[in-house]
Amino acid sequence: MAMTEAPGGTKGRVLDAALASFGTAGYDGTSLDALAVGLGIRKQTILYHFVSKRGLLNAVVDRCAGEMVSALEEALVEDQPDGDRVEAMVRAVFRVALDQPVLLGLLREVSRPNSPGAQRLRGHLEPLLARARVWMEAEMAAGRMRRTDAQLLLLSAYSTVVGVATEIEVLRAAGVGPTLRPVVQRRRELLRFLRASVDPAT
Amino acid sequence: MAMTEAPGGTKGRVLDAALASFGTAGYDGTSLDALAVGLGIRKQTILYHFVSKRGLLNAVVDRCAGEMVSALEEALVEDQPDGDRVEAMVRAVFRVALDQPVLLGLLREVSRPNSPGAQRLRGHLEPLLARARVWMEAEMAAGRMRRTDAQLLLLSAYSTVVGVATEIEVLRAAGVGPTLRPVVQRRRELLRFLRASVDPAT
DNA sequence: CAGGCTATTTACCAGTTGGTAGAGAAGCGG
DNA sequence: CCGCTTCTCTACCAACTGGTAAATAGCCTG
Repeated sequence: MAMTEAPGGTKGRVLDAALASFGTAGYDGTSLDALAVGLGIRKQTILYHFVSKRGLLNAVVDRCAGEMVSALEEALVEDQPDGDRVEAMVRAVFRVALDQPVLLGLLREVSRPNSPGAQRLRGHLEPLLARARVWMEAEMAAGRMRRTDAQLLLLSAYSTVVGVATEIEVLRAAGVGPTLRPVVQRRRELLRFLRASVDPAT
Repeated sequence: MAMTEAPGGTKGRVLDAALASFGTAGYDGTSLDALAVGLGIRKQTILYHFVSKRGLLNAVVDRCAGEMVSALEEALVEDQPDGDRVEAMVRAVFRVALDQPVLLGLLREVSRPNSPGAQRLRGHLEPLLARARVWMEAEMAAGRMRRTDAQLLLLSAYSTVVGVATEIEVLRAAGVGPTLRPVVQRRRELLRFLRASVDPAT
């Protein structure tokens, strides 16, 4: 009977490699053959576990979106009474970006409009966004947040955060070194931005 | 003798179509055959004008980078004595983003690390960046700008601006409507951000 | 009209793509 | 030992990939 697959099993290894390849080379730039060779297996083994290339992408997106969402939810649950939830979320995203930068690569790849998997990603993130929207509107009503279009601000924050986090990869590629300093500085400035966007005093 | 090719000629039409395809489907997601069919010509005609697919990408990048750079330089030349140059540049980028959104798509595609054409794009933008860096350091020395790593801030601003501009496409895809309002609002918030990043008082 | 140049075509190709069909192999309960 | 399931393999394939070679048509100049 189905033995639920050890995490280090073939299926898991394929998922890891696919994540890395999709994130760096893109979906079209990834070939099942190359993936298989890199893993020392045959392409047909991949197609056995995931029915098609598209299925593989879906599985990768599902796993990553799951990790992302639970990381965010975890950051939200430790609700410091009024401690900046925004900051907690940003920190969570940056932690993910540092721990597994490939994930950000996939996020970038998959968040391109009309990209395969974009819709699926949205499906995963939608409930989270809805919750955030509700929360923000409450904050606005309570005067703790500047009145503005909630959905627009969220999208804006999302794209900024992802952009910033993605940039880590760019920096690394540009040889700016894997130092932590720029990242921290960047995060500080981003938080400043988000606060400014949100501050009712402004 | 070389008649310098009318702008509406085959070569130009190929460039337009290639820009659109590279920007939306990506480099790997674009096939010369499909491109040719879309134009009602044969693939080999494309390969006649641009030696290879890579050559086509280079040509597209060259043209777009040229447009981008001259748009930015134009924005810089009208130097209102102390009128915010930053604002002028942001406005220029947004104008481009609105006039020809496909261009932003390409920029996004090509600014992925390890992407073909990334290096070429950097080559085009480098001198502009160098000038900006020098200017910023002068501003900092004069106390008109908060002291910070100029290169880092520039990269940050670049990725943010592009991210925001790209988002226009995302919004359009999400069906948020082609209204101008969100874009304007977005630009306003972006400017606020950049000012906050730069303000020496903070 | 001949000759050369540019532009576009037809014909073709080798390599790669994602995907199908089916054969072993390994483990396990009866 | 048998049959069942899960997994991985070998063997293929049709479609498409970017690219080469060569033929053809139009146009200008001499």
